[in-house]
Amino acid sequence: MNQTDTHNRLLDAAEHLFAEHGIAATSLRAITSEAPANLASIHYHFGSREALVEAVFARRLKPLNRERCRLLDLEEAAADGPPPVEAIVYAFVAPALRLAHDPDGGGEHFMCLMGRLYSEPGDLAYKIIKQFEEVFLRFTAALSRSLPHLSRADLLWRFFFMVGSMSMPLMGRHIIPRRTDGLCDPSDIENNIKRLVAFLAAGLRAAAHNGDTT
Amino acid sequence: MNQTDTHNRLLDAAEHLFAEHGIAATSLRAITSEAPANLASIHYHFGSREALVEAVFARRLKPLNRERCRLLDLEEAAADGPPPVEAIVYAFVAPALRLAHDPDGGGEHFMCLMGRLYSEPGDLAYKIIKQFEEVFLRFTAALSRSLPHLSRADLLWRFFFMVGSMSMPLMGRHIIPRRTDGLCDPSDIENNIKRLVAFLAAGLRAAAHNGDTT
DNA sequence: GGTAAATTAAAACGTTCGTTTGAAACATAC
DNA sequence: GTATGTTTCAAACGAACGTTTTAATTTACC
Repeated sequence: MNQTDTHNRLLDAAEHLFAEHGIAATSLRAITSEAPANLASIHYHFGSREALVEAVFARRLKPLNRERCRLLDLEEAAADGPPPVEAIVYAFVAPALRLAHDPDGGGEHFMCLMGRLYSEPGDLAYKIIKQFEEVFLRFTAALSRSLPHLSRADLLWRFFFMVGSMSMPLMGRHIIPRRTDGLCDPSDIENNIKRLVAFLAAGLRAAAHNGDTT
Repeated sequence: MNQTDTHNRLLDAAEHLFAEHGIAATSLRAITSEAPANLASIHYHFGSREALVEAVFARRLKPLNRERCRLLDLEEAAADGPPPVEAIVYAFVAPALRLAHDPDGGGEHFMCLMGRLYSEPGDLAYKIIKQFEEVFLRFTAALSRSLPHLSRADLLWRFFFMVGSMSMPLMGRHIIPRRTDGLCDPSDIENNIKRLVAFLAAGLRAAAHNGDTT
């Protein structure tokens, strides 16, 4: 086994166990048992438990967000005016859902872990979420150009609604299929992408709530 | 201090700390320090740590879901045909967002904790989520009547998208306001309800994805 | 093949965890 | 006031935690 072998086995095991049981509930001993590796190897390769957690996220987030930006680049280069909302939504959700079940990308468990992120202790979550800075700025700007009638607060909230909707097919390989007798299948990636695009594009385009819709 | 006093102080402290740091990351000693109460009082009043966790959820979920069903009852009694999608969405999200910041209801921290629930270890999450059985059945049925053109899978996914969107203004008193320089304010309840209703009603009503919207 | 560096291994560190115990303090009824 | 049942308290249990240390082993290079 070469140098990076144990390194990656630790990342894989940590990713899997974090997604399955949560970050806080996963011990270093559980990780080194699954890897398998020696208990001290985590501190040798990463320095601390916290550094391992950050490494697990960093490994996947950079390619994911690069792909999102690449798709958005394509759309913005193709059209004259701003790209249609559907294309923006697609560029945002498709890379995430594909990574979630791409065995080569290895992200089977990662996106489930991402779904958990927003609920982990504040410091970690905020540190990780900072890695979305560029994606956040680019996609809110693109949406703003395509939906100029929305106020800034409305636009930002709708962006977060999009994140929340997207997280559902990412999280629940346990919960959602069980609640629906398997009718909702998170691994049905391409159909779920289309479902999200149809749903979110319509929601994003909706008239602002000032029209008193209650 | 009478019998139920320590009992409720423990629930309040646990609710607060679970929401702030996550369930797994909160120790009984942290709870009894904040309550304040003796360490052993948790086992005296609840029997175990796990039973305390369930009690924290049970205390809030029953009134919340009863209110949701009450609002849905009103809508279904008022109209001739199925109620409009906006009314169904409103009955679902308004009680949750209101509870989230109602100091009397005490649920200030609870809904933030609910946002975390989907990402807690599988067994607990599934046990708690079972308490939504009635709400799940009633609201999916109501949506199905108002949106008869949707396939069952599409309808269920859109229901989950709604849950995901709703969880965003519930979670992040830390994350979302910081990312938006305070422009998005989770405590701006009534406006956020209107934002959710406008966004979700349009998304739910969208044409099914079979129309190839990519 | 021998030397130095990189990696793995085993054992132990002090801390904190959930839980249990048994006695003290309190309330309530006779 | 004494007895009874309920609630609180301080202390301790073994187990598991993250981390560190020290030695053994493997790898890379001359």
